[in-house]
Amino acid sequence: MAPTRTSKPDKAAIICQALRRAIIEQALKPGTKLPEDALGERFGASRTIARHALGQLAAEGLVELRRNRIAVVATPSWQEARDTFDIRIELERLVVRQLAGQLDAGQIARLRAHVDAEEGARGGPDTVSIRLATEFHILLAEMTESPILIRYVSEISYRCCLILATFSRPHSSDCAISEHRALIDALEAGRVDEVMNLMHHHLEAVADRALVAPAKPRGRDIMDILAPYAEPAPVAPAGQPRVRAIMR
Amino acid sequence: MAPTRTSKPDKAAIICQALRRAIIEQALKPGTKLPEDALGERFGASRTIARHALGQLAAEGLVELRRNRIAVVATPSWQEARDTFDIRIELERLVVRQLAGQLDAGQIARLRAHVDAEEGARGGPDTVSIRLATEFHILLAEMTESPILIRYVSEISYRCCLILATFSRPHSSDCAISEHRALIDALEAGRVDEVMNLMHHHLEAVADRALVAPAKPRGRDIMDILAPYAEPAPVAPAGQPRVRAIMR
DNA sequence: GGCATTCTGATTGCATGCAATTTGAACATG
DNA sequence: CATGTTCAAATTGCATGCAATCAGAATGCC
Repeated sequence: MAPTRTSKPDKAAIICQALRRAIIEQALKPGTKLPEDALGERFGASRTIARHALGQLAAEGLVELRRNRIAVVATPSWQEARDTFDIRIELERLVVRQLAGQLDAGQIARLRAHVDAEEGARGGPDTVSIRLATEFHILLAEMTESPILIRYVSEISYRCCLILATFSRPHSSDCAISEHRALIDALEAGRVDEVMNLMHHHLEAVADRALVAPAKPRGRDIMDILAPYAEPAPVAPAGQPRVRAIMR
Repeated sequence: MAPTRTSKPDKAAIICQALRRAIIEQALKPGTKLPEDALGERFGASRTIARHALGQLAAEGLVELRRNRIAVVATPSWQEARDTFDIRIELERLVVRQLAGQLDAGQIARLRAHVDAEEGARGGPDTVSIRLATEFHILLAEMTESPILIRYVSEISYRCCLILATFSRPHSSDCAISEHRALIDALEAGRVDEVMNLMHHHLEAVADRALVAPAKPRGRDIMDILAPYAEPAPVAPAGQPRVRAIMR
């Protein structure tokens, strides 16, 4: 009778969820190896399942998968980071465009409650603040009830989490909280243009606060450091890195 | 020695590619069942591989996957279709923003050649025209050399193919060709604002030409027709379908 | 010491097998 | 005839096994 009892959720989905959280909370740092055996054993599942989960995570861009090689947590390049934020800005502008003036009292309350939770976590570790801030944005996306928007915003937000974890110095996410509050106010008031601009500048600010250009290219991988030297040897003054990051 | 010989590409990847093409060319229509056994056998692979491929395609939104049920080619709803195009517009505006004035002669030539190919296919079946037009946009995205942009634009473009296949009446994609040419010209001239606007209106036009609102809700699935009646019974005047599709 | 080579354990790619679930058709019932 | 029930075939969920490949330590050579 009661089909309310949703069939037990995929084992693979559980592993995905766990890995996602671990990655965005930086428990698993970029580059960390993720062997299928180990994962399966850890979650009481077989390699087949772990493999499937890794495939999904790879499709989300959270892990890198190369044939015959152990999967690793993705290590976004700095340029990818910038591009990712550019995309995120446009996606989230769409979100607030749809939501402005359309939220009922309950939804507004839920948003405010979430921001309060963010405030409550201010003392704690950075990774938790980052996760909560990210979840605020996902919460917004979910209110559009647009499956595609929800999927894309969630995915790219998680990716941004990974990016922040990778590149940001110990930063204060305090400002984010007040910016979130401003967003809610503008949403409630239904001022479309204002809320789109607020979102735009909020995300730009997050990116700028966190994404310090790596002067010394972030130790980790030797090949990355050597990459520029693999080029045939630039003729023009070496600095100009192929335009990108347009107007800003 | 010569590692040029790239290690043989995943069997799963091959199946993915094949299914993608079949779906976007409407050889596999929305709703078509995709049993793991049959797929595996058809491609000389085991069920495990077929399953993996289906998982990837599901992550791309081309197939729908429900637990313990046969996978089917995705059937986008009309609302999803609209949302998808909204997202696509913003993504592709980013693409041309990055490319305007940055393409070398060879790249411009390649683009023009592609449009010529589109023109050459004008007499043929709609599905081929649609595929070629889609590939033009993906070609553009690839020129950004931004992995994330490439992935997102490719994915959403394929989805739009599926959508067009689902909703469009027998339409003439002739106008698309001249619009593509205009895009190339503006890109070459490096007029950023103009090319962004061109892309915006081009995609809007594609959507409008193809996405006729389904007055009679497209026969197919009875449950879809009944869906609105499952709501607890609206208090406000029943028509207003939750805003969406803002300014247009 | 520096550098190429060999070899072995670790790890993935894939197929197969079994239990659980769904599908839908035959059958029973009012 | 419409509706509910039963049951077998079809199909998925998952684990396991084997061959192919990789990683990196040990080895040999200069």
